[in-house]
Amino acid sequence: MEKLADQQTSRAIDILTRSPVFKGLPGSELQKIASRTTWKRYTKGEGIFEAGSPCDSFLVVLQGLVKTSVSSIYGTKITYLLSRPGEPLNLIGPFTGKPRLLEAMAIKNSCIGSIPRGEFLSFAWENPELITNIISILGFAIDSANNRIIDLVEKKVDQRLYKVLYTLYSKFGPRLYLTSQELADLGGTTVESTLRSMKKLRLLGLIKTRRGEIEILKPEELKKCCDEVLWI
Amino acid sequence: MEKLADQQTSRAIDILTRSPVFKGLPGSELQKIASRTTWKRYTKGEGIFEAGSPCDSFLVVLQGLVKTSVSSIYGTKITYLLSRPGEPLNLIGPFTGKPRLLEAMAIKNSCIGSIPRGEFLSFAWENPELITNIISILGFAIDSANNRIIDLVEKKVDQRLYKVLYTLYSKFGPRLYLTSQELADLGGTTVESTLRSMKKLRLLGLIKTRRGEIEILKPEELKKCCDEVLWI
DNA sequence: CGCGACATTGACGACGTTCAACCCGGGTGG
DNA sequence: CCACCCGGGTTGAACGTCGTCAATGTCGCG
Repeated sequence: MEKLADQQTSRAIDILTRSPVFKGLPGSELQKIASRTTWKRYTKGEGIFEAGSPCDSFLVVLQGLVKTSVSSIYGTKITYLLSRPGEPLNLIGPFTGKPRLLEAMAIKNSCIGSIPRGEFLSFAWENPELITNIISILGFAIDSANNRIIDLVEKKVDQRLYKVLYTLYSKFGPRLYLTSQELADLGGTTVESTLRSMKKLRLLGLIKTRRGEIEILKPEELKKCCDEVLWI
Repeated sequence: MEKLADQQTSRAIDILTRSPVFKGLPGSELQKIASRTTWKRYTKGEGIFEAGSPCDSFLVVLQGLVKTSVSSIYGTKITYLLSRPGEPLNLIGPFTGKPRLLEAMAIKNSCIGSIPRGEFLSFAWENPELITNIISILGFAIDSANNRIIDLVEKKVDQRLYKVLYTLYSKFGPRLYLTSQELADLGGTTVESTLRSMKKLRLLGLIKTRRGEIEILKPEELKKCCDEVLWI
């Protein structure tokens, strides 16, 4: 049991070291916070937190892949974020404790690290660098959201989806295990339109698709279709 | 001269007290930061900062009205924020120093308070409450942006504009001194569509328009247009 | 008086959502 | 082992929205 806890702590340190939130912190501090982190498993499709639920702990992905999204009462759903190991799920919540619009779900079997809100906060006040990191990340999030708004206003569906694909390629590599529905949620459109766009790319030989999987064959060509990259 | 500086400081304290950023800070701290604030006037239409310019000071509106917007290389422009006295213009910049996408412009004759980045930062580290306020505001900004994204995906132009109008009414009251272009930038649409929507509201007797001015006659009815959309 | 910024309206057409039908593959239960 | 079913993929057709273009009107200011 002791042994296991040690192993987990050292793995956590490893992951947190690469985390944008804890970047630049000294190892001793990482050690401290990693030892406070409790692990929890979630199976594919399982919800991690819901829209409107208050926040009592800081959450960070340790394994797997998590989708954070926001949905309207009509069922429209947009994916806000896809988080890999090291990436945080709730940067605001620990500070305010208040509920927000976002909901999170594991889209692969995942492990989530959890740090009680109070401990996270006192840790944060002792490490101003952490605060700077967080504010910087929030800035990226806002810029990215504004970019998406502009894209929705001025770009056609095709271009938005190409941009989504290229962004996903930059982050996850050439093999994407996502359904068309998930691409649609990222691009702000419907499954049908997504499929039609994908077909065009397939005919151009830029991608190859299988059920639940997209392989990007010619990322350079894909990049030409869109000049900037989103922050997903 | 001394006298003037004192007057300005006390006015600044008054404004900062109501500011969402400095909310909850003790008077002595407000006094301290207000005395560091330098004032600068901007005339209607004048730019305050540009997209891509690095950040060397914290800025807060002291008088007037400021529009923060983001535009694409194609000329599409969306209004991100309309800031009144007490509201900050750049929450991220002081922490990172890095440039962002946003640009700000005075849309009425305005006064902007400026605090050098370094001084603002050391003040912030001494007042954790300030940090919490800032992170909380950033949370609102992100939620709001996500809402706009959802609206762009699932709502018609009319409904988006009604929502914009009602939001503006809640913040600024029944008389809005904005052009159709500015409404269009808020709703993510074109001048023509905005005009057509306004015409419908005018025929319903909900608003009255003059050149550069909109008067909201029946806010409750206007709210119903949004509520219907939100609740059916 | 004339210019420029803003307001207004009509006509047109493209884009994309929506609906509907069908296919395919894999997992489950009889 | 087969039949079924369900989630996902694919395609066609139709309709409505709204962006675009163009013309014209109107207000305010120098």
